Amino acid sequence: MASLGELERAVMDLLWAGQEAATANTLRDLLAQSTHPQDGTAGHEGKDLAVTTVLTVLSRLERKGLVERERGTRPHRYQAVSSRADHTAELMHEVLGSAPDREAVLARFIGSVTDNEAETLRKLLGRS
Amino acid sequence: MASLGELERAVMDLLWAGQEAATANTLRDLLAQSTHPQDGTAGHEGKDLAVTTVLTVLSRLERKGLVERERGTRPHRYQAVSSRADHTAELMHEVLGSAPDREAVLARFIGSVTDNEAETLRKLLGRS
DNA sequence: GGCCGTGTTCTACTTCATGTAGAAAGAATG
DNA sequence: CATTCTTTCTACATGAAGTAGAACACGGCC
Repeated sequence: MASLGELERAVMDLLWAGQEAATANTLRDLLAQSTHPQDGTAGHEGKDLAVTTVLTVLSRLERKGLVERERGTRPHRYQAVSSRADHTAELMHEVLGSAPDREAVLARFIGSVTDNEAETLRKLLGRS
Repeated sequence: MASLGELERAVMDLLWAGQEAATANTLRDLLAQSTHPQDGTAGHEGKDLAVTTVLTVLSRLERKGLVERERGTRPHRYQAVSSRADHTAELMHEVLGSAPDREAVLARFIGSVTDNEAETLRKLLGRS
């Protein structure tokens, strides 16, 4: 299980960005602004969604196990189950595992990694 | 762009497995048998599809750039554009690139790699 | 306690990808 | 040229994702 829709992705990005758990309303507002705030004045792009829409998406993300919510508080507060890095790494493992010839895949993978990343990897792998 | 449907996936698996380019008919037959031939007698599972179905799927895979066909020969012959390993590695890069904090992702990724794979990676990375 | 505003769940509609295939159009061959 | 094998067009079903209104729930206020 993996793929996210565009909106689902946007929501996850917000949840991953902020450290606090957020309410549907907060997220709706953030989505309204956003669009990579690199465009100063014109052409803003922020989705102006109904709260119910955000709630629906959050439910779906919860069902997918990416999000959890505190049901106790009145406006429920939502947060990502795992960090973006964790989630992404997991996805990479999933992809890697989808092929029978893992070694071969790793070879190709390493083959097209930037120098910096290669360096990072060496450090992470440490000595044998 | 990434995800494949179940049938699309099955077709790609066949194309990746066989080295020769295959025709739609061949693929249809292979799909009819398949189902990981580990079940001897009963409960075979092979999809019994119409050739047009296979052709449709092949077209879609072609559109996605995963498959190419020789249009010259009469029964067109289809083959994967890149090897499964290449394709999978590419996917991994896509996933990796989908996060802003690549280093962090790599850290988590390495963190949950099997010993064998770690060893493989060390070899692949060699010394600086 | 009844009403109201705020929040949540249900239900529903739209669009798009994918699985699936018949009908129709193209080519090779006796 | 009629038959047969291929390919392309067209089409429908299902399920995911975007989107949101209607209906229901609940904590305060009069």
